[in-house]
Amino acid sequence: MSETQVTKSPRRADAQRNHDIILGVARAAIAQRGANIVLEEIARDARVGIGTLYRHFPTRHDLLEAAFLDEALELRDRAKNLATSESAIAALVSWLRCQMDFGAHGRSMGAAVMNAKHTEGSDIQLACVSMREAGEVLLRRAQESGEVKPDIDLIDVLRLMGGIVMANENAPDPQRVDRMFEVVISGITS
Amino acid sequence: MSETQVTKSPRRADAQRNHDIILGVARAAIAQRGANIVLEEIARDARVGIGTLYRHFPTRHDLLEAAFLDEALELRDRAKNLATSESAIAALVSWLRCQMDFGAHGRSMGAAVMNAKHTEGSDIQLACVSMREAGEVLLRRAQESGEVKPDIDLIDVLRLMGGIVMANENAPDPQRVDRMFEVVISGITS
DNA sequence: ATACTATACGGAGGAAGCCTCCGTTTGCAA
DNA sequence: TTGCAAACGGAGGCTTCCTCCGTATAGTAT
Repeated sequence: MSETQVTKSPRRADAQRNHDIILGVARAAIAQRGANIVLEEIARDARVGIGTLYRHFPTRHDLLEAAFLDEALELRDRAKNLATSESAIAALVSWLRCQMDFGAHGRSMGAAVMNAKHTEGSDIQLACVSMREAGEVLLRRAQESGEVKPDIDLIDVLRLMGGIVMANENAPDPQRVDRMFEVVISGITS
Repeated sequence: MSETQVTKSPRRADAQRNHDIILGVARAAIAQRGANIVLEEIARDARVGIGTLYRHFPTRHDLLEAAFLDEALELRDRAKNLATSESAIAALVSWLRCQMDFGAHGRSMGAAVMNAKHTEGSDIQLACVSMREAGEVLLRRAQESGEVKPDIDLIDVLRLMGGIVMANENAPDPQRVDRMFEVVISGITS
Protein backbone atom coordinates (compact mmCIF):
# COMPACT_ATOMS: atom_id res chain seq x y z
CA MET A 1 0.00 0.00 0.00
CA SER A 2 1.23 3.47 -0.85
CA GLU A 3 2.39 5.39 2.19
CA THR A 4 -0.12 8.16 2.01
CA GLN A 5 0.27 11.72 3.17
CA VAL A 6 3.79 12.84 2.42
CA THR A 7 3.30 15.75 4.80
CA LYS A 8 2.46 18.58 2.53
CA SER A 9 2.44 21.18 5.29
CA PRO A 10 5.22 21.13 7.89
CA ARG A 11 3.96 19.04 10.74
CA ARG A 12 5.53 18.16 13.98
CA ALA A 13 7.13 14.76 13.92
CA ASP A 14 5.00 13.37 16.73
CA ALA A 15 1.88 14.53 14.98
CA GLN A 16 2.87 12.82 11.77
CA ARG A 17 3.71 9.64 13.62
CA ASN A 18 0.43 9.55 15.48
CA HIS A 19 -1.47 10.27 12.33
CA ASP A 20 0.09 7.28 10.64
CA ILE A 21 -0.36 4.97 13.60
CA ILE A 22 -4.02 5.87 13.98
CA LEU A 23 -4.64 5.36 10.30
CA GLY A 24 -2.88 2.03 10.34
CA VAL A 25 -4.86 0.77 13.29
CA ALA A 26 -8.08 2.00 11.73
CA ARG A 27 -7.35 0.29 8.44
CA ALA A 28 -6.64 -2.99 10.15
CA ALA A 29 -9.78 -2.74 12.24
CA ILE A 30 -11.93 -1.90 9.25
CA ALA A 31 -10.50 -4.69 7.17
CA GLN A 32 -11.25 -7.10 9.96
CA ARG A 33 -14.52 -5.97 11.48
CA GLY A 34 -16.04 -3.58 8.98
CA ALA A 35 -16.71 0.12 9.06
CA ASN A 36 -18.47 0.04 12.41
CA ILE A 37 -15.30 0.67 14.29
CA VAL A 38 -15.42 2.20 17.74
CA LEU A 39 -13.25 5.26 17.68
CA GLU A 40 -12.19 5.07 21.30
CA GLU A 41 -10.97 1.59 20.63
CA ILE A 42 -8.91 2.75 17.70
CA ALA A 43 -7.37 5.44 19.87
CA ARG A 44 -6.59 2.97 22.61
CA ASP A 45 -4.98 0.48 20.23
CA ALA A 46 -2.98 3.30 18.72
CA ARG A 47 -1.77 4.26 22.22
CA VAL A 48 -3.17 7.70 21.74
CA GLY A 49 -5.72 9.82 23.54
CA ILE A 50 -9.16 10.12 22.03
CA GLY A 51 -8.58 13.82 21.69
CA THR A 52 -5.60 13.19 19.48
CA LEU A 53 -7.60 10.94 17.22
CA TYR A 54 -10.25 13.60 16.82
CA ARG A 55 -7.71 16.29 16.09
CA HIS A 56 -6.34 14.27 13.22
CA PHE A 57 -9.71 13.10 11.98
CA PRO A 58 -12.36 15.57 13.11
CA THR A 59 -15.25 13.33 12.19
CA ARG A 60 -15.75 9.64 11.92
CA HIS A 61 -16.25 10.10 8.23
CA ASP A 62 -12.87 11.76 7.82
CA LEU A 63 -11.20 8.70 9.26
CA LEU A 64 -13.13 6.33 7.04
CA GLU A 65 -12.28 8.42 4.03
CA ALA A 66 -8.62 8.41 4.85
CA ALA A 67 -8.68 4.69 5.40
CA PHE A 68 -10.35 4.23 2.07
CA LEU A 69 -7.93 6.39 0.14
CA ASP A 70 -5.60 3.52 -0.63
CA GLU A 71 -8.36 1.43 -2.05
CA ALA A 72 -9.47 4.21 -4.33
CA LEU A 73 -5.92 4.59 -5.60
CA GLU A 74 -5.59 0.89 -6.09
CA LEU A 75 -8.81 0.75 -8.05
CA ARG A 76 -7.54 3.56 -10.22
CA ASP A 77 -4.30 1.71 -10.88
CA ARG A 78 -6.20 -1.44 -11.62
CA ALA A 79 -8.26 0.41 -14.19
CA LYS A 80 -5.16 1.84 -15.79
CA ASN A 81 -3.61 -1.57 -16.09
CA LEU A 82 -6.72 -3.03 -17.59
CA ALA A 83 -6.99 -0.22 -20.10
CA THR A 84 -4.64 -1.96 -22.49
CA SER A 85 -5.95 -5.46 -22.04
CA GLU A 86 -7.27 -7.41 -24.97
CA SER A 87 -10.98 -7.60 -24.51
CA ALA A 88 -12.61 -4.29 -23.70
CA ILE A 89 -15.64 -5.91 -22.16
CA ALA A 90 -13.62 -8.36 -20.13
CA ALA A 91 -11.53 -5.52 -18.77
CA LEU A 92 -14.57 -3.56 -17.74
CA VAL A 93 -16.24 -6.55 -16.13
CA SER A 94 -13.08 -7.44 -14.29
CA TRP A 95 -12.76 -3.93 -12.96
CA LEU A 96 -16.37 -3.75 -11.87
CA ARG A 97 -15.88 -7.01 -10.09
CA CYS A 98 -12.99 -5.43 -8.20
CA GLN A 99 -15.19 -2.54 -7.27
CA MET A 100 -17.67 -4.93 -5.78
CA ASP A 101 -15.12 -7.01 -3.95
CA PHE A 102 -13.43 -3.96 -2.52
CA GLY A 103 -16.77 -2.68 -1.38
CA ALA A 104 -17.53 -5.98 0.26
CA HIS A 105 -14.13 -6.00 1.88
CA GLY A 106 -14.55 -2.59 3.40
CA ARG A 107 -18.13 -3.53 4.16
CA SER A 108 -20.59 -0.74 3.77
CA MET A 109 -17.81 1.77 3.76
CA GLY A 110 -16.77 1.55 0.16
CA ALA A 111 -19.93 2.65 -1.49
CA ALA A 112 -20.86 4.98 1.30
CA VAL A 113 -17.60 6.84 1.11
CA MET A 114 -17.33 6.84 -2.63
CA ASN A 115 -20.83 8.10 -3.21
CA ALA A 116 -20.56 10.78 -0.58
CA LYS A 117 -19.90 14.40 -1.30
CA HIS A 118 -16.32 15.30 -0.56
CA THR A 119 -14.88 18.70 0.04
CA GLU A 120 -13.38 20.07 -3.12
CA GLY A 121 -9.74 19.21 -3.47
CA SER A 122 -9.52 16.80 -0.59
CA ASP A 123 -7.28 13.80 -1.02
CA ILE A 124 -10.16 11.42 -1.16
CA GLN A 125 -12.05 13.56 -3.61
CA LEU A 126 -9.12 13.71 -5.98
CA ALA A 127 -8.60 9.99 -5.61
CA CYS A 128 -12.22 9.25 -6.39
CA VAL A 129 -12.18 11.53 -9.38
CA SER A 130 -9.07 9.97 -10.82
CA MET A 131 -10.42 6.52 -10.13
CA ARG A 132 -13.58 7.36 -11.99
CA GLU A 133 -11.67 8.86 -14.86
CA ALA A 134 -9.68 5.68 -15.18
CA GLY A 135 -12.91 3.72 -15.09
CA GLU A 136 -14.47 5.90 -17.73
CA VAL A 137 -11.71 4.84 -20.10
CA LEU A 138 -12.65 1.21 -19.62
CA LEU A 139 -16.31 1.93 -20.08
CA ARG A 140 -15.82 4.04 -23.18
CA ARG A 141 -13.61 1.45 -24.74
CA ALA A 142 -16.25 -1.21 -24.18
CA GLN A 143 -18.87 1.09 -25.61
CA GLU A 144 -16.84 1.94 -28.68
CA SER A 145 -16.30 -1.72 -29.36
CA GLY A 146 -20.07 -2.04 -29.31
CA GLU A 147 -20.17 -4.43 -26.42
CA VAL A 148 -21.75 -2.05 -23.94
CA LYS A 149 -24.75 0.15 -24.59
CA PRO A 150 -23.74 3.69 -25.51
CA ASP A 151 -26.00 5.41 -22.99
CA ILE A 152 -24.66 3.75 -19.88
CA ASP A 153 -23.32 6.04 -17.18
CA LEU A 154 -20.35 4.92 -15.13
CA ILE A 155 -21.59 6.32 -11.87
CA ASP A 156 -24.84 4.44 -12.26
CA VAL A 157 -22.94 1.21 -12.68
CA LEU A 158 -20.65 1.90 -9.75
CA ARG A 159 -23.65 2.59 -7.58
CA LEU A 160 -25.21 -0.62 -8.68
CA MET A 161 -22.06 -2.38 -7.54
CA GLY A 162 -22.33 -0.63 -4.22
CA GLY A 163 -26.00 -1.47 -4.03
CA ILE A 164 -25.29 -5.15 -4.52
CA VAL A 165 -22.82 -5.06 -1.69
CA MET A 166 -25.14 -3.23 0.64
CA ALA A 167 -28.12 -5.40 -0.20
CA ASN A 168 -26.11 -8.46 0.77
CA GLU A 169 -24.48 -7.15 3.88
CA ASN A 170 -26.45 -9.41 6.14
CA ALA A 171 -26.36 -13.02 5.13
CA PRO A 172 -23.96 -12.61 2.22
CA ASP A 173 -24.26 -15.48 -0.21
CA PRO A 174 -21.46 -15.50 -2.80
CA GLN A 175 -23.58 -17.24 -5.38
CA ARG A 176 -26.36 -14.76 -5.02
CA VAL A 177 -23.90 -11.92 -5.31
CA ASP A 178 -22.54 -13.48 -8.48
CA ARG A 179 -25.98 -13.78 -9.97
CA MET A 180 -26.86 -10.19 -9.13
CA PHE A 181 -23.59 -9.07 -10.65
CA GLU A 182 -24.41 -10.99 -13.80
CA VAL A 183 -27.79 -9.32 -14.05
CA VAL A 184 -26.19 -5.91 -13.99
CA ILE A 185 -23.52 -6.87 -16.48
CA SER A 186 -26.15 -8.28 -18.74
CA GLY A 187 -28.08 -5.06 -18.30
CA ILE A 188 -25.32 -2.85 -19.57
CA THR A 189 -24.25 -5.00 -22.51
CA SER A 190 -25.81 -4.55 -25.91
CA MET B 1 -54.06 1.35 5.53
CA SER B 2 -55.41 -1.84 7.02
CA GLU B 3 -55.84 -1.65 10.77
CA THR B 4 -53.38 -4.33 11.68
CA GLN B 5 -53.38 -6.59 14.67
CA VAL B 6 -56.94 -7.58 15.43
CA THR B 7 -55.82 -8.77 18.84
CA LYS B 8 -55.34 -12.45 18.38
CA SER B 9 -54.60 -13.10 22.03
CA PRO B 10 -56.76 -11.45 24.68
CA ARG B 11 -55.04 -8.24 25.54
CA ARG B 12 -55.97 -5.59 27.97
CA ALA B 13 -57.68 -2.66 26.35
CA ASP B 14 -55.06 -0.12 27.42
CA ALA B 15 -52.32 -2.32 26.04
CA GLN B 16 -54.03 -2.61 22.70
CA ARG B 17 -54.60 1.10 22.58
CA ASN B 18 -51.02 1.94 23.39
CA HIS B 19 -49.77 -0.59 20.87
CA ASP B 20 -51.78 1.07 18.13
CA ILE B 21 -50.84 4.58 19.14
CA ILE B 22 -47.14 3.77 19.24
CA LEU B 23 -47.30 2.07 15.88
CA GLY B 24 -49.18 4.97 14.37
CA VAL B 25 -46.70 7.50 15.65
CA ALA B 26 -43.80 5.38 14.46
CA ARG B 27 -45.27 4.98 11.00
CA ALA B 28 -45.77 8.70 10.66
CA ALA B 29 -42.25 9.42 11.86
CA ILE B 30 -40.72 6.87 9.53
CA ALA B 31 -42.66 8.12 6.54
CA GLN B 32 -41.48 11.61 7.29
CA ARG B 33 -37.94 11.29 8.52
CA GLY B 34 -36.84 7.79 7.58
CA ALA B 35 -36.00 4.74 9.62
CA ASN B 36 -33.61 6.58 11.92
CA ILE B 37 -36.32 7.34 14.40
CA VAL B 38 -35.42 8.03 18.00
CA LEU B 39 -37.41 5.64 20.10
CA GLU B 40 -37.68 7.93 23.12
CA GLU B 41 -39.19 10.50 20.83
CA ILE B 42 -41.75 8.05 19.52
CA ALA B 43 -42.68 7.17 23.08
CA ARG B 44 -43.01 10.81 24.03
CA ASP B 45 -45.18 11.64 21.04
CA ALA B 46 -47.32 8.62 21.81
CA ARG B 47 -47.76 9.88 25.38
CA VAL B 48 -46.31 6.67 26.67
CA GLY B 49 -43.35 5.72 28.82
CA ILE B 50 -40.28 4.37 27.12
CA GLY B 51 -40.76 1.15 29.04
CA THR B 52 -44.14 0.69 27.48
CA LEU B 53 -42.77 1.13 24.04
CA TYR B 54 -40.14 -1.50 24.68
CA ARG B 55 -42.66 -3.94 26.11
CA HIS B 56 -44.66 -3.77 22.92
CA PHE B 57 -41.66 -3.76 20.62
CA PRO B 58 -38.71 -5.37 22.41
CA THR B 59 -36.20 -4.23 19.83
CA ARG B 60 -35.92 -1.38 17.45
CA HIS B 61 -36.18 -3.87 14.65
CA ASP B 62 -39.48 -5.21 15.91
CA LEU B 63 -40.96 -1.77 15.67
CA LEU B 64 -39.64 -1.21 12.17
CA GLU B 65 -40.99 -4.57 11.12
CA ALA B 66 -44.41 -3.82 12.48
CA ALA B 67 -44.40 -0.46 10.78
CA PHE B 68 -43.46 -2.11 7.53
CA LEU B 69 -46.11 -4.82 7.71
CA ASP B 70 -48.70 -2.76 5.90
CA GLU B 71 -46.39 -2.07 3.04
CA ALA B 72 -45.61 -5.73 2.62
CA LEU B 73 -49.28 -6.52 2.51
CA GLU B 74 -49.92 -3.77 0.03
CA LEU B 75 -47.16 -5.02 -2.20
CA ARG B 76 -48.65 -8.48 -2.09
CA ASP B 77 -52.05 -7.13 -3.07
CA ARG B 78 -50.50 -5.12 -5.81
CA ALA B 79 -48.89 -8.24 -7.18
CA LYS B 80 -52.14 -10.12 -7.05
CA ASN B 81 -53.92 -7.40 -8.96
CA LEU B 82 -51.23 -7.29 -11.59
CA ALA B 83 -51.30 -11.06 -12.03
CA THR B 84 -54.15 -10.84 -14.47
CA SER B 85 -52.98 -7.79 -16.37
CA GLU B 86 -52.37 -7.97 -20.08
CA SER B 87 -48.64 -7.80 -20.51
CA ALA B 88 -46.69 -10.14 -18.29
CA ILE B 89 -43.53 -8.14 -18.54
CA ALA B 90 -45.27 -4.83 -17.96
CA ALA B 91 -46.90 -6.26 -14.86
CA LEU B 92 -43.59 -7.45 -13.48
CA VAL B 93 -41.83 -4.20 -14.20
CA SER B 94 -44.62 -2.21 -12.67
CA TRP B 95 -44.48 -4.29 -9.53
CA LEU B 96 -40.73 -4.04 -9.23
CA ARG B 97 -41.05 -0.33 -9.59
CA CYS B 98 -43.45 -0.36 -6.65
CA GLN B 99 -40.95 -2.32 -4.66
CA MET B 100 -38.37 0.31 -5.28
CA ASP B 101 -40.63 3.24 -4.56
CA PHE B 102 -41.86 1.69 -1.35
CA GLY B 103 -38.30 1.09 -0.31
CA ALA B 104 -37.43 4.67 -1.05
CA HIS B 105 -40.43 5.86 0.87
CA GLY B 106 -39.51 3.95 3.98
CA ARG B 107 -35.91 4.87 3.32
CA SER B 108 -33.44 2.18 4.13
CA MET B 109 -36.02 0.35 6.12
CA GLY B 110 -37.75 -1.46 3.32
CA ALA B 111 -34.90 -3.50 2.02
CA ALA B 112 -33.32 -3.90 5.41
CA VAL B 113 -36.45 -5.32 6.92
CA MET B 114 -37.42 -7.43 3.97
CA ASN B 115 -34.04 -9.01 3.57
CA ALA B 116 -33.65 -9.72 7.24
CA LYS B 117 -34.27 -13.04 8.84
CA HIS B 118 -37.58 -13.12 10.64
CA THR B 119 -38.70 -15.46 13.35
CA GLU B 120 -40.72 -18.27 11.91
CA GLY B 121 -44.40 -17.52 11.83
CA SER B 122 -44.17 -13.87 12.78
CA ASP B 123 -46.60 -11.51 11.14
CA ILE B 124 -43.93 -9.84 9.13
CA GLN B 125 -42.45 -13.14 8.05
CA LEU B 126 -45.77 -14.40 6.80
CA ALA B 127 -46.40 -11.13 5.06
CA CYS B 128 -43.03 -11.22 3.35
CA VAL B 129 -43.52 -14.78 2.28
CA SER B 130 -46.93 -14.15 0.83
CA MET B 131 -45.65 -11.02 -0.86
CA ARG B 132 -42.86 -13.00 -2.45
CA GLU B 133 -45.20 -15.73 -3.51
CA ALA B 134 -47.39 -13.20 -5.23
CA GLY B 135 -44.31 -11.77 -6.88
CA GLU B 136 -43.18 -15.17 -8.03
CA VAL B 137 -46.37 -15.47 -10.00
CA LEU B 138 -45.57 -12.30 -11.88
CA LEU B 139 -42.02 -13.40 -12.51
CA ARG B 140 -42.97 -16.87 -13.69
CA ARG B 141 -45.58 -15.50 -16.00
CA ALA B 142 -43.04 -13.17 -17.57
CA GLN B 143 -40.61 -16.04 -17.89
CA GLU B 144 -43.14 -18.35 -19.47
CA SER B 145 -44.00 -15.74 -22.01
CA GLY B 146 -40.32 -15.67 -22.87
CA GLU B 147 -39.80 -12.07 -21.95
CA VAL B 148 -37.65 -12.69 -18.91
CA LYS B 149 -34.69 -15.03 -18.71
CA PRO B 150 -35.65 -18.39 -17.24
CA ASP B 151 -32.88 -18.51 -14.66
CA ILE B 152 -33.69 -15.28 -12.88
CA ASP B 153 -34.36 -15.52 -9.16
CA LEU B 154 -36.95 -13.26 -7.61
CA ILE B 155 -35.02 -12.61 -4.44
CA ASP B 156 -32.03 -11.50 -6.44
CA VAL B 157 -34.16 -8.99 -8.28
CA LEU B 158 -35.80 -7.74 -5.11
CA ARG B 159 -32.42 -7.25 -3.54
CA LEU B 160 -31.29 -5.34 -6.55
CA MET B 161 -34.26 -3.06 -6.06
CA GLY B 162 -33.27 -2.60 -2.45
CA GLY B 163 -29.68 -2.03 -3.47
CA ILE B 164 -30.67 0.74 -5.82
CA VAL B 165 -32.57 2.44 -3.04
CA MET B 166 -29.73 2.12 -0.59
CA ALA B 167 -27.11 3.24 -3.06
CA ASN B 168 -29.07 6.43 -3.64
CA GLU B 169 -30.02 7.23 -0.11
CA ASN B 170 -27.80 10.25 0.04
CA ALA B 171 -28.31 12.64 -2.82
CA PRO B 172 -31.18 10.77 -4.47
CA ASP B 173 -31.51 11.73 -8.11
CA PRO B 174 -34.75 10.43 -9.65
CA GLN B 175 -33.25 10.25 -13.11
CA ARG B 176 -30.31 8.26 -11.92
CA VAL B 177 -32.60 5.91 -10.07
CA ASP B 178 -34.63 5.46 -13.23
CA ARG B 179 -31.55 4.64 -15.24
CA MET B 180 -30.31 2.15 -12.68
CA PHE B 181 -33.72 0.55 -12.63
CA GLU B 182 -33.64 0.27 -16.40
CA VAL B 183 -30.27 -1.45 -16.29
CA VAL B 184 -31.62 -4.11 -13.99
CA ILE B 185 -34.77 -4.59 -16.02
CA SER B 186 -32.70 -4.88 -19.13
CA GLY B 187 -30.53 -7.39 -17.33
CA ILE B 188 -33.36 -9.75 -16.55
CA THR B 189 -35.09 -9.61 -19.92
CA SER B 190 -34.17 -11.99 -22.66
C1' DA C 1 22.90 24.63 26.51
C1' DT C 2 18.59 27.38 27.56
C1' DA C 3 14.51 29.49 26.98
C1' DC C 4 10.48 30.23 24.46
C1' DT C 5 6.22 29.24 22.05
C1' DA C 6 3.41 27.21 18.62
C1' DT C 7 1.90 22.81 18.19
C1' DA C 8 0.23 18.67 19.83
C1' DC C 9 -1.29 15.56 23.53
C1' DG C 10 -4.74 13.30 26.58
C1' DG C 11 -8.61 12.31 29.11
C1' DA C 12 -12.51 14.11 31.89
C1' DG C 13 -17.00 14.81 30.98
C1' DG C 14 -21.32 16.26 28.49
C1' DA C 15 -24.70 14.71 25.12
C1' DA C 16 -27.48 11.39 22.72
C1' DG C 17 -29.39 6.84 22.21
C1' DC C 18 -30.46 2.28 23.53
C1' DC C 19 -32.45 -0.73 26.65
C1' DT C 20 -33.49 -2.89 31.53
C1' DC C 21 -35.37 -3.11 35.87
C1' DC C 22 -38.64 -2.67 39.25
C1' DG C 23 -41.95 -0.12 42.10
C1' DT C 24 -46.62 1.65 41.02
C1' DT C 25 -51.02 1.64 38.76
C1' DT C 26 -55.10 -0.31 36.62
C1' DG C 27 -58.35 -3.17 33.80
C1' DC C 28 -61.40 -6.64 34.53
C1' DA C 29 -63.20 -11.13 36.28
C1' DA C 30 -65.30 -13.07 40.07
C1' DT D 1 -65.89 -4.63 45.96
C1' DT D 2 -62.03 -6.81 45.87
C1' DG D 3 -57.76 -9.10 44.19
C1' DC D 4 -54.27 -9.74 41.13
C1' DA D 5 -52.30 -10.52 36.60
C1' DA D 6 -51.21 -7.39 33.26
C1' DA D 7 -49.57 -3.13 31.99
C1' DC D 8 -47.43 1.31 32.93
C1' DG D 9 -43.55 4.64 33.35
C1' DG D 10 -39.27 6.57 34.04
C1' DA D 11 -34.87 6.46 36.62
C1' DG D 12 -30.64 5.00 35.52
C1' DG D 13 -26.87 2.05 33.49
C1' DC D 14 -24.36 1.34 29.35
C1' DT D 15 -22.13 2.60 25.02
C1' DT D 16 -20.42 5.64 21.73
C1' DC D 17 -19.68 10.15 19.98
C1' DC D 18 -17.33 14.38 20.34
C1' DT D 19 -15.53 18.87 22.83
C1' DC D 20 -12.81 21.43 25.78
C1' DC D 21 -8.93 22.89 28.05
C1' DG D 22 -4.97 22.23 31.12
C1' DT D 23 -0.45 19.97 30.36
C1' DA D 24 3.55 18.44 27.74
C1' DT D 25 6.95 18.87 24.15
C1' DA D 26 9.28 19.49 19.39
C1' DG D 27 11.68 22.66 17.13
C1' DT D 28 13.83 27.16 16.91
C1' DA D 29 16.17 31.23 18.17
C1' DT D 30 19.64 32.98 21.18
